[in-house]
Amino acid sequence: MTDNQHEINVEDGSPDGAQSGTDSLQATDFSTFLTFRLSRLQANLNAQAADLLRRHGGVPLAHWRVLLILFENMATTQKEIVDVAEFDKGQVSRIVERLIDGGYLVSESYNADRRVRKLFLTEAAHQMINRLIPVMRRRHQHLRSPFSEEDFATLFDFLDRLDSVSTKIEDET
Amino acid sequence: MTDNQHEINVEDGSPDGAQSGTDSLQATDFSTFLTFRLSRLQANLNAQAADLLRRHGGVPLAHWRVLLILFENMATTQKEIVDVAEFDKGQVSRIVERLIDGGYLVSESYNADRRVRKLFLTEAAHQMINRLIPVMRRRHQHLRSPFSEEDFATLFDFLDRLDSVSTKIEDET
DNA sequence: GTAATTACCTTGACCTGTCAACGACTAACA
DNA sequence: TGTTAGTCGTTGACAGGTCAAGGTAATTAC
Repeated sequence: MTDNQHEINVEDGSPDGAQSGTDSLQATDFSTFLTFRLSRLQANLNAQAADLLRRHGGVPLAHWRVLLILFENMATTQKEIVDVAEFDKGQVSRIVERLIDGGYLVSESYNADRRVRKLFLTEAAHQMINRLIPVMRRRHQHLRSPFSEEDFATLFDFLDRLDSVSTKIEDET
Repeated sequence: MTDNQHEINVEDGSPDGAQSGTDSLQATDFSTFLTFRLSRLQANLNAQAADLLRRHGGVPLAHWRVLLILFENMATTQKEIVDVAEFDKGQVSRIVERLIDGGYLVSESYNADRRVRKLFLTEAAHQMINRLIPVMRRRHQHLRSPFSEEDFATLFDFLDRLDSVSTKIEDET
């Protein structure tokens, strides 16, 4: 290619904006970049979920995830939420604050360790969650509809493998 | 701080007696939630890439992606970047601005359509990209190391399937 | 010609995610 | 006690992503 791209004065000449066909890396269709694909997919899935939650009178996606964790009894304190979901503790702190303001959570000081606040869902939260669970379950079924049982298991196996190589790289050069 | 409000004083020992997990989503190991897994994976991969770029004197990840698209001649204008990568046009506008400020891009008005700015990488950008490409290529090989050729193809097939169900859901109800 | 519409890009507002510093508290130990 | 270290949570600062309105240029319709 060597076409040094410092030319000024673009003349056009290529009719209809036809991409000046360079031979650069045709091999690199953008869709072949794994991390790009994952990034785009995740953005779309986030938008899909946030849209569903909004249309059904729910809360923002990150709040929903925190509520679900509490609902499933996977955590009862902020630290446990951070541990189980690997969320940022600062983010969790602010989300919990807003959920309390919104009437979805109450916190109680914990006698055994006064640094800790035990978190409890309110009745309003239970109602909202029970209302949304069928919606989200339908979505989940929609997401897995293109997969057979076996494929779906394979997908999670692949995710496990990707997790194993997604940590910081010690590259030292 | 005036923070104490409802002091209820939990006695330790699971106080709840509530949370009757009726309707729960199931045996909920969090790791079985597809969208959660993807979200976490993507966050880790982002951090991994951003860390590599930082350590090797590069630019932020989103900037890197824009530069790569231009480097690969997959786009020559902002609109083409938006189309090919499905980035937000506002985000691209600001990234391009900063890349120009940083000396990595120059833009030229386009004679045939003065709304359009053709974008060109500077020599500094070429140097930076050529320096980082081996690093990023090693990373990519690292990421695919847990996969055979066939597995990797299957993974992309799965990603295609997920793309097909990741659009907005028309759910009425 | 002028007006309406469309296209490319910019800008502002807002939300989320990430990082680091900090305060409050507990624990360990002299 | 007093010191030190570790843990839970809060806060500030800031980059990144998303959404919508606006500005200017080009296109189409009178």
